[in-house]
Amino acid sequence: MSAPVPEVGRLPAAVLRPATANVFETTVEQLATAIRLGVFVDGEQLPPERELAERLGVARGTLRDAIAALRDSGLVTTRRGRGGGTVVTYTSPEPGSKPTSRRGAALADALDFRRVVEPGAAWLAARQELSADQRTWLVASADAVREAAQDTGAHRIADSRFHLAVATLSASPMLIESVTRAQAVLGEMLAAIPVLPRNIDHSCDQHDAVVDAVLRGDDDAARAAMEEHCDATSALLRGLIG
Amino acid sequence: MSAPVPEVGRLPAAVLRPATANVFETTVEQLATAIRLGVFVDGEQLPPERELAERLGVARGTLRDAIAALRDSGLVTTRRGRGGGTVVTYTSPEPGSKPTSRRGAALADALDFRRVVEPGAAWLAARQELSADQRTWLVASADAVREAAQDTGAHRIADSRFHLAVATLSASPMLIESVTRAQAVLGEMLAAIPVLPRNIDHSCDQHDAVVDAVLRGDDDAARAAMEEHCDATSALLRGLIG
DNA sequence: ACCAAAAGGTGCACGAACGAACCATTGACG
DNA sequence: CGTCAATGGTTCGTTCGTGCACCTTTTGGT
Repeated sequence: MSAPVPEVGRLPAAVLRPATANVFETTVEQLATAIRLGVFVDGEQLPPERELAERLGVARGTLRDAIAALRDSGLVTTRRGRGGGTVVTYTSPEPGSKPTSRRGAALADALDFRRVVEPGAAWLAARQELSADQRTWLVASADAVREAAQDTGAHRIADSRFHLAVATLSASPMLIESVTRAQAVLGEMLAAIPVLPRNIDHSCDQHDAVVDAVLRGDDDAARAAMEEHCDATSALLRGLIG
Repeated sequence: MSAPVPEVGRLPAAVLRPATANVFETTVEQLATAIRLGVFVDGEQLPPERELAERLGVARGTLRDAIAALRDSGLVTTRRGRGGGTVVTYTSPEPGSKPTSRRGAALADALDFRRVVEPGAAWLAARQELSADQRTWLVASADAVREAAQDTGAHRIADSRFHLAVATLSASPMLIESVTRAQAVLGEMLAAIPVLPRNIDHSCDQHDAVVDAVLRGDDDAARAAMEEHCDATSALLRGLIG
């Protein structure tokens, strides 16, 4: 291999990734993301501590610390005793009301990443044999976004739930994780900057196009529809990143 | 939201992911992956411990433990003193000589995931303003694969280096990580099952098509070429997963 | 009203991971 | 040959994370 000198350090620099969070921080982030994306909605109860700790693969003490942090952030409340547990109290903030700590480069990267993994998930979802229940769920998820059009916060939650639903139907754990990550950053961006209301009607049509293609099993159409949808959001947000 | 009952547990089950590795294990895996994929090739020296620990975001003690594990696996040797360090001794194993511990479902998922993220990375790479050095590097990476055609082990390394090069040129950390993960699993699969030699000539042409499209800045062509390439490998491997 | 079960709350011992300091080896250079 | 710097090797005290056992609170059911 007669590669020029600059190549020597390229792959290591690109591939080696620093760990940036410990177990506690990772647990907080995973739960906070799940709550902010509507995996658990306002008023909904998280699984019991023992179950949740096992599911997340962490010690119960660590999970308790994480839940305490969520409590401090106002995302949940807890009550002890039978019938008690951890209940979500989070509602999506008004756009523009929460600054994000992420840098512009990371935001742009997440938009690029999203542009790849969300259409990919839609493409794969369209190739799955979907049950009647799954089909019903997908349609209901899209309907829920439309129904929440008048309430900015609820709309945000319903929107991310819709995207997660598409990803879930891909039945690919790796893609679900990727879409979740992309949605988490998107949620941060949208909370940090105002959303133009006129985009909402158009995005419901784009959702419907995705749903239609997935239900028809047309993978290329599903991907194209989701690409169009991501591009529309992306164009809106890139102008604001700088 | 009038969703049916099954929907209540769908998102949490899909989105909540258990932690499966501790810091030591993660470090071992990251280094082993980098070595197995050719980020550091046989005879090449890893960065000094102190630097590597900082780059990976772990304590030096943990890194030393990880390097000891790599030593035990025969991937590296170490020498103390000035001019010393950790040197890679890994060469790609003969196909079919190393069983994989991953399950069929995880393998299939990785193939699906790869089918999404590698074309996506090629698409994004084609949209980048590439320097002359980067272009030279990309071409050299593809050439290296062709030159290694007679040596199965070296070919495997050159092939994964080519794919990582494409991902690196996407300039998207999130996509680079995703492609790395996909390549890691692919490498395991290929090490576990024999490769039919007749596929090699064809894949170099597919590489060239990717390179050509990326250099021309044709994002759709880059993506299509990489899709075709991934599909060819995938078809070969899926028949063997079961 | 009482009991049992669900669920959060607490404490403890141990191992993992951390950061810092120091030691030993090795080789380049004057 | 001696010195110094690079690099791996070792030790130590602290914090984090773990698994386990036990306690307290609360409520549903009898």
